[in-house]
Amino acid sequence: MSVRTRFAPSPTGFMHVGNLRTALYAYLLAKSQGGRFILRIEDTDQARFVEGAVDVIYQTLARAGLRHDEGPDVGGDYGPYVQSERKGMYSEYAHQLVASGHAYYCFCDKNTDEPAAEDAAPSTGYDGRCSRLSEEEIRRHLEAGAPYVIRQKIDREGVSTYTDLVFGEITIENKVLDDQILLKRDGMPTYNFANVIDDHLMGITHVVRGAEYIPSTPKYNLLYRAFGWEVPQYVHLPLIMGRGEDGQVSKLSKRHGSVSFENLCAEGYLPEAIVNYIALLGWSPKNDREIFSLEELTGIFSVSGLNKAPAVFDYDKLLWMNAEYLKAMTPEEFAAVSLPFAGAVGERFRDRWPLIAALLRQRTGKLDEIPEKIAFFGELPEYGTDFFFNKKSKATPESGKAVLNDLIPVFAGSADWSVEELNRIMSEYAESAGCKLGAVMWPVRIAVSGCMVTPGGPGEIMTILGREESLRRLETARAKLA
RNA sequence: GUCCCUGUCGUCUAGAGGCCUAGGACACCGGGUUUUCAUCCCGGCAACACGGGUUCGAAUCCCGUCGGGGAUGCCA
Repeated sequence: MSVRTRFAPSPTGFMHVGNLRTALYAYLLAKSQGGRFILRIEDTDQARFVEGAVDVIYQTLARAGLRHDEGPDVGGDYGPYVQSERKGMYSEYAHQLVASGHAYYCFCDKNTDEPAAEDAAPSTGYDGRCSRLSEEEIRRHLEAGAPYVIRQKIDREGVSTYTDLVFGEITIENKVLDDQILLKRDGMPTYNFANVIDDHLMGITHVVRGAEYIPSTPKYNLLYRAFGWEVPQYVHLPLIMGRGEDGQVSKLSKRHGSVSFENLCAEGYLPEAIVNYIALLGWSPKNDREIFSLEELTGIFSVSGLNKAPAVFDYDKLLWMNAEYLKAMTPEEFAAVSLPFAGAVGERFRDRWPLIAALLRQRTGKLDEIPEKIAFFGELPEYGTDFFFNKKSKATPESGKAVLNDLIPVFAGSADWSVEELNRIMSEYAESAGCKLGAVMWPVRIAVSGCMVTPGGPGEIMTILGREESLRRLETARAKLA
């Protein structure tokens, strides 16, 4: 049978990287076996409905390159692919379970099973009182139109064991399984129920999801068996952890800040780099290679490379990987991808952007670093004469003054304003003056940029700035040193 | 509290009884190249949580302890 996996996010408005990684592995598992990858929207929690959230899911998947074969937007033979549109089905199946004795009506108030006090021993779940209601009582409640939920009836004797493809055999004592709610008061199914129904109906062969579901999986298995359905294969994924401000690690979530795919992209991390990075968070190709395209990952993915222990999300490594992707781009690609991050200066130097981009490509970790690096092109920053000191180049304000006095007329008289020519002028001067090239370039750099650190050298900067602006800045510096 | 999972450098990991005086990558620290910074080279620091077994031999198997995480929702 061919593999079918699904990604079943809730439309909450953003795509957390942990979720994206789950989607990635589900995609990889299916695609590495020539199977199909399905997108299903789990919007059973109406209170959490967020406008436009489904589009965020489509966009994220598209940008990450995870093309789904079936889903609300692309169709398929197992639709509808949005749970709220399947509402009626769940109710039918739930009542079927009531009829077969695997579930029961519960008329309890929402609060009856909550612990009396916060510091009391945590509740061990619903006490099952409604499962003991007589037929007569049930009928009376129903006829009176009393609101109800449907709960799964669980026999708490013995243990349940199942096999997970990454964690191996898992055994849970049935006494910790509680009579979970299948159908909510509003008629919507809970995640726990809708998941089982849909995974079965959609022919999902491998359920790929976070490890937080490990303890509740026996309850799902009971449901499959109650219906006489085949239990799917399970692939539980180790959780991604984040380090909070207190230094403690915990499940990576909103609490730890902006670790959504969208935010990362907005900071200037490339989608390909993010995908590559998260693929390696909890999975290993079992060799030393680290850079993989999605297609390459598809070719080598195997569940045997999945790790069991939680992994900590590391921005440093992501940043490094992003820089690797940036450096691997062609100058044209980099120019295109960097311009949107360049702000006002980028707009102003649009015609010369390829020149600036060329200087930036080898020294950018993430794209949002760019505005700061190029601000001096737009406006000469304030700087003091102490900037002309540089030990390594043997430069001082005095030497700088001499260099500028000698060089400004030469620059001004040059008909050619190319990088090659400007650099030739400086080299020639250094040679004739018998000093280090750095001693010449340092003051020129300071003069034209007002910065000690710049992308590119003075020749490149002057070319980008143009003759007029360059000479104006050189004069400004000369006046400063006079 | 109870239950489940997990435990190799700070972080991501390789390692599936001898190939391990434990390999790679990020970060960090040195050095070199370079017109600044960076890139790029070269080098360094740094781990098998602990205690018992099993075995000729354990990072690898078993048990316990401790640590970490998760579950315990009419959220998913």
